Amino acid sequence: MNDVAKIAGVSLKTVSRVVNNEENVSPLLVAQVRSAIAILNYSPDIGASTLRRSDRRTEMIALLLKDVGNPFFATLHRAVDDEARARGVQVITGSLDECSSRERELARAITMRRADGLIMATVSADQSYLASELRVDTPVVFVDRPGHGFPGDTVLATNALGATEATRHLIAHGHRRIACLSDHVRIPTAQLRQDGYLAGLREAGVEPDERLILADLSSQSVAESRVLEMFHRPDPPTALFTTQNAVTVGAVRALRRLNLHHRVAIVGFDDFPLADLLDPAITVIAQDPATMGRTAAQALFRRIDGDTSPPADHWIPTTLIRRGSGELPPRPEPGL
Amino acid sequence: MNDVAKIAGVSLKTVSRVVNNEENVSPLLVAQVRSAIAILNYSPDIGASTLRRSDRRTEMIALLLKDVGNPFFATLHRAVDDEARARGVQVITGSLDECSSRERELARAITMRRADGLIMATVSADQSYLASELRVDTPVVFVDRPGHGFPGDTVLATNALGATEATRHLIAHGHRRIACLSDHVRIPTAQLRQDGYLAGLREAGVEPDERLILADLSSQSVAESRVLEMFHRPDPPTALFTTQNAVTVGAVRALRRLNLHHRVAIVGFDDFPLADLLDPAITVIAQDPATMGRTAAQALFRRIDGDTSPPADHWIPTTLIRRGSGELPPRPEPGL
DNA sequence: AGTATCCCTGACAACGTTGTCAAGGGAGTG
DNA sequence: CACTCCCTTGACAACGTTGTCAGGGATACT
Repeated sequence: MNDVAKIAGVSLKTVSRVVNNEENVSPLLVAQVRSAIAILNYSPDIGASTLRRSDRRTEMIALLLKDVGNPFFATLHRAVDDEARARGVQVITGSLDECSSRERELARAITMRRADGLIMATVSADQSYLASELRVDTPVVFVDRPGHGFPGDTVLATNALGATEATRHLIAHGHRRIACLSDHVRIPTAQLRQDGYLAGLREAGVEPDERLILADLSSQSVAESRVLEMFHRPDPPTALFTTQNAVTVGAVRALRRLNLHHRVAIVGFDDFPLADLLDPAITVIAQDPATMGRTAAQALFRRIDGDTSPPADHWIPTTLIRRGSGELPPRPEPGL
Repeated sequence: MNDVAKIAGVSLKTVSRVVNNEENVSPLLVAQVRSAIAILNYSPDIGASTLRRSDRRTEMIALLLKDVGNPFFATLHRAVDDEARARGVQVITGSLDECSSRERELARAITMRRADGLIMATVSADQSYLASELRVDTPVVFVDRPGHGFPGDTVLATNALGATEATRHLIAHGHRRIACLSDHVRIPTAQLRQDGYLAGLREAGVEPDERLILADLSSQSVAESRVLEMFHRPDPPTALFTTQNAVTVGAVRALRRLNLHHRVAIVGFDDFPLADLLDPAITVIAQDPATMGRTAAQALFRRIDGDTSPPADHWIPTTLIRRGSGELPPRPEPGL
């Protein structure tokens, strides 16, 4: 910028004015500065600018998710990206897996980078550390999973309601022995969906059966093998409710291997590509990750713009999509 | 940092030394400074640090992709993320769609942020603008798609070879009328895969038929409808080679609607989740996006660390995965 | 004509940090 | 004891930018 000023024959400050499109600079000088900028290939340094500016905006926000490679979160990320681009803001991403130390570690990194705001899908049980870790006035929006111990807007799918709807749907098709297959129940979404399932059973006066409730299905393959086991025990379920994508696919694989995929009903939480091309096509409670991402980003930017109203909860509705697998009637078990 | 120095009763510089874990600071002062840091919840400002440091590292790299929400690129992103985290580097992402103005726009934004390096899947035909846009010595790695007019390491799948292998595979199963279905051929990967297909035909002495080569299938639904059309014309193909994920799925949908999915063979370029659960399961030329991302990140960090050897090309091999759809024999067309 | 007002411009300090350099003090050497 | 060397510490400038303020010239008003 110094060089630009020299070449253009003006002061540093005037270059700054031109770069920032301030008013009240004579057109002549603007032209001189612009041509000097072109000659030197000058590019302003946002970092230095941020340092000196009074609002201290970095024009960066952070997005911390379980895994940026996971389709659900990748779609959510894309929606955040679009909102950010519209404002000329860059997005820093980070994958937490299910590792709470990484959550803290990345929160620290974000703080050191002075991001303007943070959108996160929490992994650890408590976010009160943010109070000391984060700069004051850095807004936080929790997405997909709620935050605890730190205030922030929250964007959640209607997890419990959706799960209840799935259960109700299976009950309406005559099922009574409905299994519930979850990931680790310390993950809030998994817990809520299991709660919704129990509420659905209760509503219909069906007594839950502990043996039909499997948790800690942390991957497709674990889900597959545990479902296989379940069907080798007496009195297996006539329908499955799976609380997550990977679990759904694992269960579908198991049913195929048992050749039960046309005899045992299944409803999965969260839609996935090609669910409609399977045989039978898979009935799901679809979430709307794009809307979740968009809503979270919009909420964050409102806060960044100075909105100080109390933290709000945004509920993004889920949708039951009937495709076949969830409409299979219960059938007497033919034995294996 | 000033406040920390005051509370600890030491100079600014000593605080800086403690924060950066420099040697030759007395343990006593280290303890005082650390406690002052704890009291004040002090967090160093990377931006200011970057500004003053002699190496000017921001510890940020940029990753520009077609779409961070697309499963292929999301997986690639995740691999880059992992490599970056291992070095304590943050990743800034951006989605380009197929819009070349956005490519330039984001390249500018990256420059203003002084990222240490750039990994990009190009969208426009020419990257010579980077010479003036980018800071000198900012390394660039091209991934999935080659760069033109600007030097940089390149990480590409064996697009042509993979496509030839797919074509060869179909020919080995008796097919002669093999259609090639592509996205826009101005996308380098699409063009290369089409070239590979033509090479495969040539190898076997099969004359290409213009009517069997469809391009500009820019989405699943476009692909689906164009395939439907193709099968309503005389002398349709007995096998399909699709050069991209979305096109593959669109073609599968079309074959289903025509009830030809067990009569017409199909091999797709790029694997996708659940390809093995469809009926028939889909034979693909699998790419390895995780390896591509890892390789690109490693190459970038080597450059950032000062490697100045000439730009290298990294070829990430593709793999033919036989699942059924690619092994169907040609059948006489029963008429529609 | 005198004065108030506005527009334009530049000098200077400051943002939070680190590189450079010099100085003080203790230990080791001849 | 004098000397050198190394360890420890701090003063100061600088990184690239913008906020603040003041000054000069032109215009508009009394």
